[in-house]
This record gives sequence, structure tokens and C-alpha cells, in this order.
Amino acid sequence: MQNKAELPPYAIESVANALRLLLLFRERDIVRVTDASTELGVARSTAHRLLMTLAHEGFVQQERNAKGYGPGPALLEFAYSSSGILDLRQKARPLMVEVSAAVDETVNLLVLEGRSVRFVESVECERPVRVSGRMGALLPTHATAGGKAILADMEMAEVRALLKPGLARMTAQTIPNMKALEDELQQIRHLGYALNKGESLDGLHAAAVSIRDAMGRPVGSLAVSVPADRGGTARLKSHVQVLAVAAERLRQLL
Amino acid sequence: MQNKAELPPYAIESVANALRLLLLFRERDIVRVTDASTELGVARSTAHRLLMTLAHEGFVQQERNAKGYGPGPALLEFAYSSSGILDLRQKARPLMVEVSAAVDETVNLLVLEGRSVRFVESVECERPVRVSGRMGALLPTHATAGGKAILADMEMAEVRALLKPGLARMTAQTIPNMKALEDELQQIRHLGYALNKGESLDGLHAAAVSIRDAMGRPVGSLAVSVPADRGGTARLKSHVQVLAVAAERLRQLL
DNA sequence: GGTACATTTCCGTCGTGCAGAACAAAGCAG
DNA sequence: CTGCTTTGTTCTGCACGACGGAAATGTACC
Repeated sequence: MQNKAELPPYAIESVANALRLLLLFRERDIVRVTDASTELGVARSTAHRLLMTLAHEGFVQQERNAKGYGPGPALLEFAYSSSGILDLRQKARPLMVEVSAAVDETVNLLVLEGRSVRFVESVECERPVRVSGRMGALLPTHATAGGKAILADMEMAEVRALLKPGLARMTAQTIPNMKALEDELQQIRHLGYALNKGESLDGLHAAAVSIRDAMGRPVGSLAVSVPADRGGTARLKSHVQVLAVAAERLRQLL
Repeated sequence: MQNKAELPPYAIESVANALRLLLLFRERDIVRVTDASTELGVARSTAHRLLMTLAHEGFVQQERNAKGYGPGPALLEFAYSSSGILDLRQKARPLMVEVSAAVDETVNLLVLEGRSVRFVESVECERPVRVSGRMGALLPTHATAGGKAILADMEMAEVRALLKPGLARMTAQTIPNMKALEDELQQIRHLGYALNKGESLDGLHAAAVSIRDAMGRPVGSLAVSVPADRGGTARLKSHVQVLAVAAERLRQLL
């Protein structure tokens, strides 16, 4: 990337650098200040200023647990615009606000992306102790309630092909192998909802239902996420009732 | 947009302006120099420099028939990254190069986007008179060979729901109503390919086959586009043979 | 042809974007 | 644990690049 292509006359060098930096995020989930400095051939201080400007306008965001910057909401909105997700988000949001108010917990909208699920919309409850919205986060399907609800909507052969590389282990509770996952997906289809009991993160429980559109095609899932102390099975089941009503209303809008 | 939000210290003003300009493309297909000048509160010459820098880095491109700038390939690539299209393009491209060399015509990869098809990859032949690649173009499904091949892969009820608002008329040859389209889709399913005889553009003929992945799911279509004088049915049929081989090889990669 | 509007090119000016230095925080090895 | 290295962030002097205004060019309409 050190090959500075000749800019046309009157083009703006600082803007070109920022845009080239943005292009790095097409292939990388994380870009550090030093990476940017090296790739663009600028000082670290300049690279940092470019990244913080990109962050201020929402194109990137600083990652909390990893050192560096990842895609931000503005960039994700471009990503969603061609796949119908923008439309889904807009229609789902008012219903999600209602669900969050009804159950007083954080509500998420998830869609399948490769072998993972993307959190494409979220509504946080007002409680001081709550699960954060995690907008834009990408998590393994088999370790999240919303992901498992999506998998349950697929043919088992499809699931096997999708998760062929194996099941990443996130906690001691994460589903460990394909056999256990297939058993659980069978149960999810029977019950009509999926649960997560500390499988993606210790201390986080969730319930989810899948969303289908008016033609019956699977498009994603709706999930309620709660701190573990509020995540007993009976409680999660009551949240499922509210989720199912919202999913049915959303289906009629799609 | 004239409300200039306070930038953090050391942020880069010119970069922020460019990024705010880019955000306009989330809601608008076309942005003119004058629009940009007004929205950003900068001189027209500055707006122009910002746009030409965005264009040079591929984020926008000048529209040929409309005055102004539209989304460019780099922006579209962000859009593709979340929907698996990037992977599809990369795997399809070498095969498309071979097809184009074999038939000495322009080859396109198309995917469904809403009620239209997007040209997500293209390989042009070397002839002076050829159909251009039209990368990033969005055209009605029913008026393109690639679009019709995709529709033929869907249930008829799905097609009806998708095209409920009606069939846009692009030329005198465009399929005029749903009945005619259903008849043609039935034929496409029987024959295994779709043709376009001046339906999207006078003087443009094309042949297309659908692409399915290893699981048999429809993912898009491959098309050969030719000038009308080279677009007789027998000729197009011979292109179909080459396309079908490429589609089968691509299926095994997906 | 003329007029009005939009886009593009050019140029003088000055303030903004640059790099280097300093500082703070994080990471790594013995 | 300590010491060293690496990385991220803040600050500052300076010169050159980003700015706006004017001119030139292009487009559409009457």
C-alpha cells in the first residue's frame, strides 16, 4: 500500500489517505494505528488522527477487547443497504422497542453472515445492570440463542456444511460438537424457541425466536439477552411469549 | 447538514467533510456538486475536489446519463462483504475470464437485490464493438437474461410477490405483463437458460444460466452480453453451453 | 444565437495537516 | 517482579496543501 498512486490535480491528499485507510476494512476486521501508519506511509500521529476522524464520523470504532479499530455503524449501514437488512431493521425497530419495554431487557435483531450471526439492531433496557446492545458484533451461530434459532430453520445437511470447520469453544457451556448441536436444534424446532445459558459469554443468558417473512422464508431472529441472575428457564420462557408475538407481527410487515 | 458538529482536537477537517459527503449516499443515489456544496457548507470548487477524490478512490463515480455522482465500486464492495457476494465474485472471476476468452464477449455475474439484479462482477472482451461491463449497475429482473434466470429458480408465488408493483417497460421488447413472464419462466426452467432480445436495451442481446451453490441453493446467474448483430438465437445457444460448464464448476467451489 | 445554471480549472493565500518529540500505557521476556 | 520494547495518544512548530473566489468550460432550454 506504499505505492502512492498519482492523484489527479486538485485532489485532496489527506482525504485520499483516509479513504485508503477505510479500504483496509474490506479485508480486515481490526486495524491498529501502527498498521495504518505502515500501510499508508504516514507518521503514527497522522494515522491516529485519521482513525479518530473516521471514528468520530461513525465509520470505524475502537474495539474494546482488542487493540485497534473495527468497522463502525456508518460503514455497516453501507454493508446492509444491498441485502435488505436496512429494511428489516427499520421494520423491526418499533417492535423491538415494545418488546424491550414489556420485558425490561435488551433486545437484539440478528442475521446470518457466513458462519456467524451479526447483531444488526438492538434496543437496550434502562436498568443499570443489563446486557449491552453489541450493535455490529459478529458471534458464532452455535453459541448464541439467535444463531441457534436461525440454524434450526435450515436443513440439517445445510447446517453440517455451514459448520464443517468445527464449533468454536467460547465458554465451558458452549455446545461442544455437531451431535450435541443437532440434538438441540431438533429440540428448538419442536419447542419453537432457542436458549443460551452462558454459551457465548459467562453470565449471559438469552432466548430467541426465528423470523420469517410473509413468504415463509427465514430472514433472521429476535433475541432477549439478560444477566444470568435474571436468566432462569421459566423467566426466559415468558420472554419467548412476547418475542413470538413480535416475530409474527414483523412477519406480516415483510 | 450545516450544523458542523464540534470535532475532537486534532481531527482532520477536510477528512470529516469527505466522510460527511459519503454519508449522503446512504439516502441518495445521486449527489451533484452543488448539492454537496450546500450540504457541507463549502465552496463549489471544494465540493468538487472532495467528490473527485472520492471518485479516484472508487467510493463514488460520475453517472453518465444523470448529472452527478453515484455510489462507486469501493462502496459497493462494503455492501457485498456482509452478504457473501465478495466470496462469490472472487470464485467466479477466473471462470468468467475463461468464458469471455472462449466466446469473445462480455461476461457478467448478477445477484438478486430487492426486485432488481445487481451486476456484481464483469469481464469485458477485447473487441472494439462490445457490450460494456456495467459493474454495479442495477436493472429490472424481468428485463435481463440473468434476472430471468434467477426468477426461474424461485417459486412462482415468490415471483408474483416480488414483482407485485408491476413490470417496468424499458423497450418495446420488454416482457409486458405477469402472464407473459410466467410463460417465459416456465420455458426457462424447461430449457435451462434464459435469453434477452433487446428487452433491457435496444441493440443488446444476452444469454444466462443460473448459479447454485454446493447445497443447491440459488445464488445468482452468469450472463454473456452481445451486440444485437451477434445475438442470433443459435449463437446465444452456443454461448449457453460454455456458461453451463462454468456454472457447474463454480457450483463445486461454493 | 443568447441566457441561466452547473461543472471544472486555476491561482493566491493562510491556516490546517504534517511529522517529530514527548508522554503514557500496554506487552513481553528474563 | 523489573526492565525494555512497542504501541497509542497528545502536543507543537512550520510549510505546503486545502480553501474560496474567479475564470473557463459545458449543458440545457428558449
